[in-house]
Amino acid sequence: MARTKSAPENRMAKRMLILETAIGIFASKGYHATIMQDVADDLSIAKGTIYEYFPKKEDLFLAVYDMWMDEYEQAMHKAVDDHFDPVSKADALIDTTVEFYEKHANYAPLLLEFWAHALRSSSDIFLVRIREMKKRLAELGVEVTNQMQKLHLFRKVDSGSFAVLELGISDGIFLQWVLDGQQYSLRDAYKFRQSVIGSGLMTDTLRTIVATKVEKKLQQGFINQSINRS
Amino acid sequence: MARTKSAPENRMAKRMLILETAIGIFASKGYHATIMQDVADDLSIAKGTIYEYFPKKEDLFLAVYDMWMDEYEQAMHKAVDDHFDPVSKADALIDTTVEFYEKHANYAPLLLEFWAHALRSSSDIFLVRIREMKKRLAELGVEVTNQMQKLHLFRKVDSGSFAVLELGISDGIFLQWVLDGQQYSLRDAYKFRQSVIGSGLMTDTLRTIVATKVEKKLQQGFINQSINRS
Amino acid sequence: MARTKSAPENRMAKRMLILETAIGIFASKGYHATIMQDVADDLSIAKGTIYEYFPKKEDLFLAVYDMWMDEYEQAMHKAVDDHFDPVSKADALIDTTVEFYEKHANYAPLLLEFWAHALRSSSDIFLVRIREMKKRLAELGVEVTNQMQKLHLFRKVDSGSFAVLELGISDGIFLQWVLDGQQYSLRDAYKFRQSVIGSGLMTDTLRTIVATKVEKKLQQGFINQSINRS
Amino acid sequence: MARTKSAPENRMAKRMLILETAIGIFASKGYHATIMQDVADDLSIAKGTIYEYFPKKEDLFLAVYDMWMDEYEQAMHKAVDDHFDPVSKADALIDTTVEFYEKHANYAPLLLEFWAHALRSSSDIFLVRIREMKKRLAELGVEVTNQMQKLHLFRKVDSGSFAVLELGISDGIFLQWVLDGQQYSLRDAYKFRQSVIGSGLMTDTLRTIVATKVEKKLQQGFINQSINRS
DNA sequence: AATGAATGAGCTTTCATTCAT
DNA sequence: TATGAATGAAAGCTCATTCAT
Repeated sequence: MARTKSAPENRMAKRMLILETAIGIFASKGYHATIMQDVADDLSIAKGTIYEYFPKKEDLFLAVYDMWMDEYEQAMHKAVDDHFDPVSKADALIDTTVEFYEKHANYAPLLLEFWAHALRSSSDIFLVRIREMKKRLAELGVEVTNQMQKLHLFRKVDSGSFAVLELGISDGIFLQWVLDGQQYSLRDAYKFRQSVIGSGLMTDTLRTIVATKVEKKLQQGFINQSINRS
Repeated sequence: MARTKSAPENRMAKRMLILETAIGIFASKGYHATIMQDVADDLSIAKGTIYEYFPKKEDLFLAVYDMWMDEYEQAMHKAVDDHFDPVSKADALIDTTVEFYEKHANYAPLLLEFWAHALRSSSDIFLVRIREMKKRLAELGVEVTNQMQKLHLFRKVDSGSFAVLELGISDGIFLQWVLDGQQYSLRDAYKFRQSVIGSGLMTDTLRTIVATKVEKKLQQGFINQSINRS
Repeated sequence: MARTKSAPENRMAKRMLILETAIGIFASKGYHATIMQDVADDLSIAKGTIYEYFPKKEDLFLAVYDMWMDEYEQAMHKAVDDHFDPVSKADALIDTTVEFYEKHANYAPLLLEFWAHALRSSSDIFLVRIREMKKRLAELGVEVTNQMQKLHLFRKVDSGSFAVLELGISDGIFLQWVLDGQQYSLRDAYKFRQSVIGSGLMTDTLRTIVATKVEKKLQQGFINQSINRS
Repeated sequence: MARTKSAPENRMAKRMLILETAIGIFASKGYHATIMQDVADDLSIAKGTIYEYFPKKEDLFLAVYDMWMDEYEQAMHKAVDDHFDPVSKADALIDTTVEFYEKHANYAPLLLEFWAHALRSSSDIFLVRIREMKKRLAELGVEVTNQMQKLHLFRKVDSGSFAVLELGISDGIFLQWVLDGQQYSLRDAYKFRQSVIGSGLMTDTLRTIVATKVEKKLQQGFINQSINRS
């Protein structure tokens, strides 16, 4: 059944080859310190050839981001789809994230650079891409959170706000871990955070006292409110 | 009483002048897009003069980071020093952070760039600086957390891990807010997170069931453990 | 009678097709700004195919020039052949030139570029081509001028010099017209020039005074003389 | 009185130095074949230094054109100012042009290239510059022509059209001369043209016959007419 | 004959940094 | 101390041309 790859297939294969090489160089050197010649040399192809597939250096960078994030997103969707109860789903999401980041630990700084680049680039295509992915991930979070609430495992909480918070927390822990030189277990950090967020830190006494106020805050969230202000 | 400033004072004043101009340009254009001539022009001085104060562009960037982070750190310390009970201290820390970031909202992308730059720079001076500051801030967090525990407001928790987690979360929320285009209230987001972390999301039923396990996780933290591994 | 075109005929047809497309692109973009891919795209053929017909970009450019100039030259010869008396011939030559340039007004800048290119090209093939064509056109001019003189319509004049002068004038007016943005009628300009050159601008009084001197100049021309110098 | 040159004077001097070197290289190699490194090397300065004076290659090219045309224009104005009677003025204009072109014979192809470049450049600054200069030169021509007519040395002629025609003719002859490889005397060519235009080529017989018609044409010119059409 | 992927020399432009004044 | 002219390494990108299929 195996046939010679058709031209378009070859083209995509070469495109992937370039991307896979580029991600390594971008990751280890950073966007500005990576020169196109480096990528070409690593691939043993001519500089011009890269430009046949990616007209601008920035396009290559964006494609690298896309490739990477697609992998992450698909893994996250798979995590949710592969489990039935929301608790398992939540665990699976964390596992997936940890595994993904640990597997690509050396690419980690890239994410920071994508973010920095997105905020600087003259075009907002990077930002749009980031936001769209975040939106999709947040929807996953909302779904799981809602299920948790339906099963009375979670208290009433604005699931939209919570999902966004969780994404931020996830990135924040990862960021911390990278800046700290990956000196502790990323998984442990995520698990610790799960415990903190799950059961809270207050003692039962204090918890009872602030119950009403907390309840309100949780249900309000922080996203809907702000719409009223701005 | 007023005298002509001595030479060293003048020097420091000019240094500050350069820094204050530089931070604005770095913030709006980014590190790579900022050219030394821009800074000189804005100050109406010659390019060479900047080099009298900062031998390398990177030094200027680092000094900008230091100036900014010093302001933040001092505000954080003041927040703790100005209050007696740990609850007020915790609130003050959050307020300070929110106020600081909101006041300098336009400088926000800079922080990302500092981080990205730190991970890329050939010298690790940026990373060292970041880690030292994080360490000092974590100590603040440990102090407040310990007080909370002593007063039986917080459950037993590894305060070192919690402080690091909190820093990560704080950065993560900020990062999210920046990437999302600052479209919601940063303060609301921080307050929401405070509620989530404080009282947790589990219902009492679930909370009781997982009590032991959670208790253990919280007390272990994630930092000491990892020492055993690596 | 109609048969499938033989291979060579097909080849020539395709060659022409390429030329006709190329002239439009060269005309609108200029030699350097025209890239071979543009030409191929416009023809919906592959880049490599063009090279089957024109080994170098310069060859394509030269062929475009040839095609264009051949058309002009043939029209000029036809103008002379189609009329009997020299006055009509002269009128027809002007008409032909005006019609040719007006018809191809959008190609006009090309001529300038051919000239510039000819003076720059490492090979002198362009210059040779231009000079040969000018020579043939000058011969036409000489023929008509001689006839005019024979019929005593023209004074004694060195017809070689006069023909060369006329060619220069013709190009000069055209050039002026192009640089001026084609804001006046090219035909009017040519007709005006015809009147000036034909009857001269001097009043009869002045004309009489300088008669001898002028007579001499006209008969000497400027071409034969210079041979003695260089 | 002689002092050390002030900074601005030095700057202008260096600018001129660059221009004088650049014109030679542009002239011998052409715009596209001239690379900035060539110019820098000839000056024994660094490439970057040229960019301190001329931000773009095109700016350098334009400045070369300006420098050259300024010299020509000033010489032309001087020619007119230095003589009283219009006949001498006209002679002086021709002499000046011939001398200018002969003196800079090796730069000659540059003019063609300026024109070609002007018609191609994305900015119209070149074209504007050319047209402005032509306008000023045409005004000179009008002035002299009018004086000729006032003294009854010239017949009635639309002096505006005639001046524009003369400019075109002048360029055309020069162009011819350049393309012909400067093989004859440019001065002789100009003088020959002066005779042709001055006294005309028609015999007295023919001249009398077409007198009315020619008279009308000369008085109409070709520039005013065209306004009515477009 | 036609294709189009691959090539790589080559060019403009930038800008951190230096240093003579 | 301050200046700003000079430097020159560096890098992104282009595109005519080649050639295996």
